[in-house]
Amino acid sequence: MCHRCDYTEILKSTGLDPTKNRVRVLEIIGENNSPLSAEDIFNTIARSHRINRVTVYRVLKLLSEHMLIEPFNNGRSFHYGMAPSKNHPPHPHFFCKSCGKIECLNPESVMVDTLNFEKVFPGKIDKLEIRVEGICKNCMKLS
Amino acid sequence: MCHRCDYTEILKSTGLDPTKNRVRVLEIIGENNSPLSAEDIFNTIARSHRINRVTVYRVLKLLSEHMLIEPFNNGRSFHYGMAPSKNHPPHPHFFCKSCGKIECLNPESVMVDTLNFEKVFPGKIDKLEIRVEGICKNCMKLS
DNA sequence: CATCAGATGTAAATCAGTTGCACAACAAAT
DNA sequence: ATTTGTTGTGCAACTGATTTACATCTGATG
Repeated sequence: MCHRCDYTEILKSTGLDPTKNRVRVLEIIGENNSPLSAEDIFNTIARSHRINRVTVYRVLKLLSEHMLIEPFNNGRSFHYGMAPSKNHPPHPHFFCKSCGKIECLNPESVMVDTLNFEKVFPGKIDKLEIRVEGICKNCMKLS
Repeated sequence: MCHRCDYTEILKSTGLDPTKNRVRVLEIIGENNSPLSAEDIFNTIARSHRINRVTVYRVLKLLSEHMLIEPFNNGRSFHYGMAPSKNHPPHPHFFCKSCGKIECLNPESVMVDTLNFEKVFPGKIDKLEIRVEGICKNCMKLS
């Protein structure tokens, strides 16, 4: 969630045309406090504007490729959150295996020490992700 | 990879009938050094025995439910490895975003400090997973 | 041997996401 | 203002992984 971000500006400075659909998708992701699915985003936009599902998928792909957003897969579908940046520090996520929801956790909640792992690993490391899995508060109540 | 495991015995002690298909699936997963997809497992079994894909999916579901194996999703498909146990300590995984392969990393390669997070979190925590993403050694060479 | 629950096979369905192609929008060139 | 070209969008059909519904087989037990 971020009220400091100018989404049109972010797109421009990344070299992307700030089309309405792109701005809308990025804004919805940026202003939400947990990662959203393509379906979530489609539904949100479709409430006020005409848009096609495929367009949403295409915009999500484009934004991911330019590392403006970050995909998470809960085993059912992808959810997208803002990629780490000045206004958005990296943080762990909680995955509810019951409802599939993904929640952002505090950056400090889980600390990681990568030791000299990066130096030793023979491939290229892009990202270290910490995922906590379980049953969310809400699903606990329901069961 | 584990030569100390008696897969028939593991199934029995979990209360599951050690059918040929179940033993085969569990054995293939247990003897492999990285998580495998349903397709991988199907192909391996099908080389020597007649089996249906659906059976593989059903066995994987059953074994997962009984926590003998652990599913990982690389964004394309599920891969299954042995669940943590005496012979199989929990460990991080590397996900290659190019070929989709998942590799097991040393348990010590990445250390995690969960602080008092578990105490504070309002839901139920089953598992803390560390995933390293990037491009594997092999895909690095190819590109 | 008969019976019955549980395991397996088969075909069809589902679900998220992708592709191919036609059309629209917008900007630069004529 | 019209033409052209590039890029974005819509629509329909497709794909791949997984699940479902339902029929059939199998193995243990009486």
